[in-house]
Amino acid sequence: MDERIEGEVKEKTPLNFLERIIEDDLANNRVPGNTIVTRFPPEPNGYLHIGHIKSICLNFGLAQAYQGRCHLRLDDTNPEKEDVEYIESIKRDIRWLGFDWGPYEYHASDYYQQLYEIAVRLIKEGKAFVDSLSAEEMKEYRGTLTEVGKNSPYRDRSIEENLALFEEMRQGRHPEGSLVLRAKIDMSSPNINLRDPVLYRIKFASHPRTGDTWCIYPMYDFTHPISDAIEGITHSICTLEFEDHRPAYDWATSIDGIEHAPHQYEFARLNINYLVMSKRRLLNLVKLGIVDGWDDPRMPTISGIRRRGYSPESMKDFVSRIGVAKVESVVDYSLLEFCVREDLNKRAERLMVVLDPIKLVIDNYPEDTVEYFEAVNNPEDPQSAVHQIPFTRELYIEREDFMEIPPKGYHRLYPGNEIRLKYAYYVTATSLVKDDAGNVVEVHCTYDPLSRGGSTPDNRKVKGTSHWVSATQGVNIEARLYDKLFATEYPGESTGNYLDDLNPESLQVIKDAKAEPEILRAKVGDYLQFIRNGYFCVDCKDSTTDHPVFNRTVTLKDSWAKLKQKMGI
RNA sequence: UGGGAUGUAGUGUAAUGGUAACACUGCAGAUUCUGGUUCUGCCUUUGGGGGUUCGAAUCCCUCCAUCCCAGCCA
Repeated sequence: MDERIEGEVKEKTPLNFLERIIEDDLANNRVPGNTIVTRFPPEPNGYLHIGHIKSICLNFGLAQAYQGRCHLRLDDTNPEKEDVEYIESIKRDIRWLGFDWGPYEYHASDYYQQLYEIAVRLIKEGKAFVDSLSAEEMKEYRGTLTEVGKNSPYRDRSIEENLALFEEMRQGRHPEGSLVLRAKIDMSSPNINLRDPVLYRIKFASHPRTGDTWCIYPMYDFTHPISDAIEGITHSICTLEFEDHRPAYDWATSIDGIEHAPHQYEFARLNINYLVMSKRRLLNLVKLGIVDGWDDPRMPTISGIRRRGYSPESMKDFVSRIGVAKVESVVDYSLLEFCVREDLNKRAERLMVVLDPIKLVIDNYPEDTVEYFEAVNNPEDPQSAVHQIPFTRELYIEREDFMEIPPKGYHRLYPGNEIRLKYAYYVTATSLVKDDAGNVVEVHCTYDPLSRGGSTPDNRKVKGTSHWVSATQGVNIEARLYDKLFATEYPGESTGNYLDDLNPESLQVIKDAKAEPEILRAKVGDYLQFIRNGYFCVDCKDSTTDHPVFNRTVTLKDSWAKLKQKMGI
């Protein structure tokens, strides 16, 4: 990588600690073939969520940045929890983010035979033994955080006996839980992961890929490092909770016969305020039917946010902004919103839609006329196309855009006030119609024919502009509006419940949460809709594209809401 | 109370012995055919205490705080 050394084009973007390690390894010729090899190793026991995006971007991104490669490895060593549905969803989600593992798709289960042979070798070398202790007994023998453990009484079985028993385990001649294969390391180690860790356990579950070929399955601490070694991984990047496992990792990669010894590095996983981000809880939401499925737009899963209409670019931008470090941190939800908003602002096509309609009648506008106005699809995009919007005597405007008695500072429509109907005309409210309960049901106004197109010859200004939809030409749509992603609670509406478990009580909390979608019916003019304080998005599950014209709600910088509070509306 | 890690504005992340900075948030103001967008400005930071040094966020000592580990899960 000489270019990098010579290149004084030195980007100002600072390196994160992993990039520093890699550059240092490269500079000191510690990387075989000078090729960086990383891997993204999800267990196919659920759908990928936002937190995984960080890991994906890190592993694939690092490989990309240093012209190396990144393997996709499905860490499928626990058939009881894993499923092909998850495997497929994982691949789809990674591709959606724009990453490609090329031919490097692996499964930990590909290595079952090799792993088995290594285990047999360990037994022959006296470095592993078959233990007959029950799970409970093993726990007792393991000791505690502060007390050392003691050797299993079966630790000194002869090599022949171990070999025979392990073979019998493999043949399925022993019930689950009766025997395990353990490494002989050190029961007095202060690191519990080194107290003779279990290497193999018996499970008669059918594996998604290997079916019933095996009834003994290798454990993570044995499988992962060896899989990394087999694949020639140079930098094995995982989350902080595996720090304590690094000695076990190094133990496994130093087994005789394993030539390549990769290194494990840990970084802090992504946490976002208020977001539910554990697979267990997400699975619970799905199982209990609280959401439609893993791709429900309220889910913080990759498939969920895709259905919401978030773009992969915005997610990658988000990840690049949060950085990488070893400090356990909690990122503000507002940063996620910022990234999505910024991205959608550039790409989302605007359409006018009235969510909470109130009728506006233009008394001096001809009854049967339909006039068309041209609107830009996306004002932020110079190349944006336009579309035509029908304008008629009777319209709908947003209920919040009219007030009979306006507070100070309100500059939308109120009796006597003139505002602009976006793209169309200036109108002045003249009178209103109320129902028996005193609610305003209709607002009457007059328009200024000279203001056609949204401006007047005398150049007079209006302070307010409102979106609208033709009451007679508009289209009715039904959409589900979503606010934030599924969360335990939101700022300012603390429930004090962090959803430790999805018990009936916390279910109530979920239902109270803002994330619950509301069904709405809106009058829409000629496919349109509009965005006031950000983006309004509807579920785009049935849409033909990932980025439907308007897709759900990212919520927004709601300064109008704050102003309303100040004005006391 | 064993071991492993981590402490920089409200939140993240830089600065790797040489003027503490960037983004988000928040607060002001300007612009605006939507109170959005855009633009401008402002606020607030090295966990505490010692030490080394001309000079410490950075090195040393110590204290404190937080997180992880006792699955036949990953």
